[in-house]
Amino acid sequence: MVDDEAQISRALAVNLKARGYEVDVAGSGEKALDIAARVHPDAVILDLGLPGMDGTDVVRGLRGWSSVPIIVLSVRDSERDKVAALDAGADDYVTKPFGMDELLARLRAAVRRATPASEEAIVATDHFEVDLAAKKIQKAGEDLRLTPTEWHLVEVLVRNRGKLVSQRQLLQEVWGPKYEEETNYLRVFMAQIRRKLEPDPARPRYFITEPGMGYRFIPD
Amino acid sequence: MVDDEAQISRALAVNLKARGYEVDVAGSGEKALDIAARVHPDAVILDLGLPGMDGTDVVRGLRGWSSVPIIVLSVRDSERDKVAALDAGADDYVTKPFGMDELLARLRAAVRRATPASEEAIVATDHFEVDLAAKKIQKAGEDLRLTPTEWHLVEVLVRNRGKLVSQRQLLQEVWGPKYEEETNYLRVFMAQIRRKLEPDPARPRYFITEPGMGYRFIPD
DNA sequence: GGCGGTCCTAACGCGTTCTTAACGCCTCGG
DNA sequence: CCGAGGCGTTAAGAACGCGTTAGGACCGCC
Repeated sequence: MVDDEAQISRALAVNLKARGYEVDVAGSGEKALDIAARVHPDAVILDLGLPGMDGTDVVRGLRGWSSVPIIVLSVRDSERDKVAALDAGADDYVTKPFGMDELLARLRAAVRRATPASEEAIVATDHFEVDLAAKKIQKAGEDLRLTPTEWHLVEVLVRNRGKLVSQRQLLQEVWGPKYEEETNYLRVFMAQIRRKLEPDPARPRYFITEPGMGYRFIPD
Repeated sequence: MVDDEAQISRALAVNLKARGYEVDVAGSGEKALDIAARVHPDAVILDLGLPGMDGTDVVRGLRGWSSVPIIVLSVRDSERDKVAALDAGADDYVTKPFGMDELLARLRAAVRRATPASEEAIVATDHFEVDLAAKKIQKAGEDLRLTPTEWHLVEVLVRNRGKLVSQRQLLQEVWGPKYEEETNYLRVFMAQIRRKLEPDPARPRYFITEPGMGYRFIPD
């Protein structure tokens, strides 16, 4: 949730939490982009009346790397504003004042839409098994623990199985937009991941390096 | 479009067609379900003020087999109605009267969302297969590795398949604006690419040189 | 306050990739 | 018939990227 007015965000946050949502609140656009890059929210509720950064720029900033549903809140009811926000990439535009039930319904609609019905949650290879939904990995029948960063990296690669994921994208998704140059991190963590998952870490079979480009997860 | 009032539907339909949309108009819910099943629309605009069948039932009827984006129009502004429609599976709810520009923006947002970003991007020839999305090349059933620069060059040519791509453009896209004169690079890398992909590298069949101008990729 | 776990950082050696230059061939125009 | 320019080919050195390792910073927990 992105809002600088403590009152509204407080009320909304309480309401959302009561319904079982986890809520992070950002007080500015910059903060919002920062947090979003770290926690990967399932949806974003964005108040346009922010000081500093323009609301539509926040939308564009998010859309640069994420397709997370964005619901825009605003006191401004003009068509111009609505069209601008929606065309910038927002999913919905709600004018204040609004009813809580309506917002919640629109949130449900947005989240529902964003969740593709058919997503294979379990990916198995001959040597291990990744459960994306449960965030668990099994190897040789045993549960295997990954650190949060390791898991995040594995998750991105497995979600894009078969596809080459660029270094930029990995860094951006796992560490945030400011870390796009830190290819060092990738090397360190890929080594750890391979040590835990690959049958022969020195000669990777599943987590393949494409020199100069990125990494690729290949199931059997 | 589902609407029984000829006036509104007429105005909307004209507007949509003027913007290049193809429009089918259904005057009742039953008709709407019927037409939708036949033509598989890219989006549905549904007026709730229909005689006969209830609007939310139309939504449910569509959702039974389709995930087409549904935008609901209604004169009723109560939260109850909005929540009901959205929870039935509608994607958006617009209260009449509304601005045409807003509706069009919401329509664009809905359609954009429904179109998965990842389109199948595989270009195949008799001798190899280029997957632009996964950044992968298969030749004789085997995965083939290209270096970053090689791949970049192939990518530009394949994206412009059939078309002549000038040396300037290739150099600029792959090496940057400062390298527009370095036609040497092109010769070196085209040779490498041909060695990896062409059935007879000395007599190129897919990556054709247009002397003095540039190169061209020709699929079968 | 100590401890375990996690992440960041820097440095090294190695293999790959890019750059650069040179040479011969072909085509085309004079 | 000759010369020039463009192209393909090759090879070698330079530059870069990768995997690996280890030490130190940071954080939450006991």
